[in-house]
Amino acid sequence: MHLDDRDRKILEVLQADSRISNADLADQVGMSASALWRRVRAFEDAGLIARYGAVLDPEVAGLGFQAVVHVQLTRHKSEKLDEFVRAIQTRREVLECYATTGQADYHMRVICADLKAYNDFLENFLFRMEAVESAQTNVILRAIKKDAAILP
Amino acid sequence: MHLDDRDRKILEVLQADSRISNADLADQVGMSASALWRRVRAFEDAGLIARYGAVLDPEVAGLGFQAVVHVQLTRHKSEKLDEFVRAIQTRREVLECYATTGQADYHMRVICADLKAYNDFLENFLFRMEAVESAQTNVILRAIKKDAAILP
DNA sequence: GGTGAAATTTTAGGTGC
DNA sequence: GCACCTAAAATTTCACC
Repeated sequence: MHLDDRDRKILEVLQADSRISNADLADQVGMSASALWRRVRAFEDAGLIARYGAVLDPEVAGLGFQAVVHVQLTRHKSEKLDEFVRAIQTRREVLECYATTGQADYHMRVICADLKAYNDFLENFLFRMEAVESAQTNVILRAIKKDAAILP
Repeated sequence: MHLDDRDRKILEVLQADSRISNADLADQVGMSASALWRRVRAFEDAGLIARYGAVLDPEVAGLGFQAVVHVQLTRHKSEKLDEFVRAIQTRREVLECYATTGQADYHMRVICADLKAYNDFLENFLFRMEAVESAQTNVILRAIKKDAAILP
């Protein structure tokens, strides 16, 4: 899918504020509302825009603790790995989790109400899984950048 | 701000799909459209819903390479640190960046078109900054979970 | 790509429980 | 606090040029 400068501008604005009206966005980009709407529809049909979602403020939601966790898995049993993957996907505390190269097998970002809740997450969930060999917690002190837009 | 089960359900649905109509969401939650609308408005006013945004698919956008990068800074000069922070905030490749405890001073997730583009990011940007002592790249092989909703 | 109009949704306001 | 009703305003959506 080929994108011109207007397309990129449209996508940048929509990532920051998808509630903007077609007319206002059309003005910003310099085209008519219907032409703009057709482009946006094309992005949706192509799957470039996967969805539209509300973005919450974790602090206001009462979730004041975040950490980046490095996880090493045990080197046995693929069914234990599947169990790990499924468990991660269902745990609300895990916001993102990636299989990576390097020292850690997985990197994940975890959010909790406080340190006590995080300790509970570790003791009663993560360290109880057979697939988990070890995990290192890196507490997030400050966000330099977050929820940033993808700029194609 | 106190939240009941309905509030949590509303927030969960809106994070996954903010384009749903008030009437449909009201049906799912089991309340009238006007009552639902007042709750959503309250979330926005309280800042719990910070914004609404489009979520792009990186693959479709032609961005096929991602990595988690650990960064250590040099122990001198706070103005170099400020320069680092500002540079990170303006670089499109950096999707998120957190100051953390642990071995690395910063954890960030970076996205690029391909390995070549990532090499360019390292050579011509990250390693050129005086504040950066060292950086370890952890290539993302697979996403177990991403763009997950916050569940208050 | 633009114009215009129909269809739908949003955003209120008011009433009573 | 919620449900229900009503209606104006705004927005989305689409046929046609």
